[in-house]
Amino acid sequence: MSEEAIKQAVALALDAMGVADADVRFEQPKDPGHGDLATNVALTLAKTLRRSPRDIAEEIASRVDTEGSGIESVDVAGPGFLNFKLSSGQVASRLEEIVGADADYGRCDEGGGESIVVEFVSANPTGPLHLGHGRQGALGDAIAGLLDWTGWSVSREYYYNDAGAQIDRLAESVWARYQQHFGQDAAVPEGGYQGDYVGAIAEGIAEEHGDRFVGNHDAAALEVMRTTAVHVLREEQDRDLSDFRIHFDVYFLESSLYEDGRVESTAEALRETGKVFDLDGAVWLRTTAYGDQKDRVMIKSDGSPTYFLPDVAYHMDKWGRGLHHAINVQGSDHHGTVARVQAGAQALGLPAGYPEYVLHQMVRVERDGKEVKLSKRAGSTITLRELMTEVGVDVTRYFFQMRKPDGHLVFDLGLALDQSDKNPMYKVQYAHARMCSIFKKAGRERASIVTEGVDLSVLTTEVEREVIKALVQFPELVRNAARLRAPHLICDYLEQTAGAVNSWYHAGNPSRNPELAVLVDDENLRNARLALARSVQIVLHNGLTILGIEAPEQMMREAELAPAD
RNA sequence: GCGCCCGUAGCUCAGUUGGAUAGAGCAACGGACUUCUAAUCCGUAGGUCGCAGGUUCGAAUCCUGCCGGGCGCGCCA
Repeated sequence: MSEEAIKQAVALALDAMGVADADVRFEQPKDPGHGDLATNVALTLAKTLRRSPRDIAEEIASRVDTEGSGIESVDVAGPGFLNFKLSSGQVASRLEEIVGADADYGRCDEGGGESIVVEFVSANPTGPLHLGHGRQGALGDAIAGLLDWTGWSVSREYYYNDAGAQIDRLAESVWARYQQHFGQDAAVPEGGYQGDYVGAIAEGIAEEHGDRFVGNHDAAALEVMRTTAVHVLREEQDRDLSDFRIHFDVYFLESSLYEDGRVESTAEALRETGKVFDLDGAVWLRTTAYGDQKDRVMIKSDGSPTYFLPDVAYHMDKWGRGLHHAINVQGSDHHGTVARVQAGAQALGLPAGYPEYVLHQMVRVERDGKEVKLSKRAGSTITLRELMTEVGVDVTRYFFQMRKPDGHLVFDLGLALDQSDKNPMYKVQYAHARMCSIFKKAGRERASIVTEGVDLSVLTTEVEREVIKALVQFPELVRNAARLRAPHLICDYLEQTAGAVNSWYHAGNPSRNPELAVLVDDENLRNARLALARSVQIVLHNGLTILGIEAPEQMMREAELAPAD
């Protein structure tokens, strides 16, 4: 509202200068010395007005009415920027919105309640979840959180590739280990699964069924291997995800698309588009007609479909369920699939660009600058379970979220294990807990801290202004992060804000500067600072909530956890 | 060879879609701290934004071409 006043005042000034249609854009300067709000109109108008930018800026400044608009000063700076400084009362009054909105501060209704589905993790049930799934889980869940906060009706979905060649290989792998268990000579096939968990599944089958499948390689035997393995691994994955605090609304089974004939009907529908052709005994879709680099095989020469066909069927199903906005989070090693799935959907009449993809790159865990691979169980990379057991769920989630999806992620185990302020996740949680401890010290329930009847204009120190300015940026930041599908912007913001908050908090250390402490004797000043602390607590809490990370009221030192095997 | 992504401080990374002196966090260096609102605080230093052109008042950001790295490239998923 105070900003509105400035914008209006500038508009009026420009009107008087005969350039009412100018595109005036404001921004919050990074440098506090540049005031609270700045605009570069004078620079953009220089050409059309044929006057020097500074000259134009001076005229605007002189025409802006500062009376009663809450503007403390207007300055012309640099090549012709106009910098506005608001009165401290105007700045502090923004706290009223924050305290008023409380747990909803930062929400908006940009999505208008429309449905959107975020599909992520979608691991094949062929082994334990590893690091990449962890990153994808944390990322997808945070994107879903952002969409929820910006007014979308979000559902989280998991697509189980429980059909097809990789599951057959799993069954063969279990079968081989089962034979080995009974002393038979059998080897896990080429491209099979080697991890210890395969042997464990085989032993489970041996316990339940005895030796009745020894030397027996018929369909029924393999079916037992297959269903048992899928069942066991799905349960394990579900447990891992649940402990990682990720919950899905819909689990979609690829096998269901075969069972109800939709893979075939999708193939039929694609044929009818005339974009299908036969070559070398296989059936192809002319995906190049929709911007793909190459045409793709949809039915192999042996008559079985490639994964691509059920994938298209699956997205037709999504659309049919009324989910006209869909985001798929995937590893960037799958980026080749993007164009072809979109092409298939488009061929069947869906809009170009459906579904939307967020691709993320791989994760590398390092300790002291060296790569760590500590999983025996999975046979190769570290599992999600191992990582979250070692450093905790909150840290794991945060570290996966704090980098933009593109580009590799280096997970620094040393930093993750550090429970001091150096660890960015703890830094944010500490700042939150410190605010809560002030409330406790003051003997105040959170809800009793209000802005009504408090003169907030007493919040005049530079640090206080900085903190307030950081806080009021939160809603716009959330909107932006949601649009860009970029949770890391939230992390970045929380760290910056926590930094400002910690400075404020430490500056008011009673042993050093008792007059800067929150709990001063002056009642109004104390209430104003409590309102600020409360606002900080709300923003940090809400930011962490979007990311699916806890906002503790009190920090506890966790006991040393035994490292995972 | 073609396509997508990445290249910013010693390390890990931001940079709000073209703005002012390019920012954080680790690490480094220098101080403060018998103490509580504390599993510290304040400060310093550190940069040809991969390279070269171009666009314009203005480029880390947009365009073109190179260099380097990751991933993917007709019947694996």
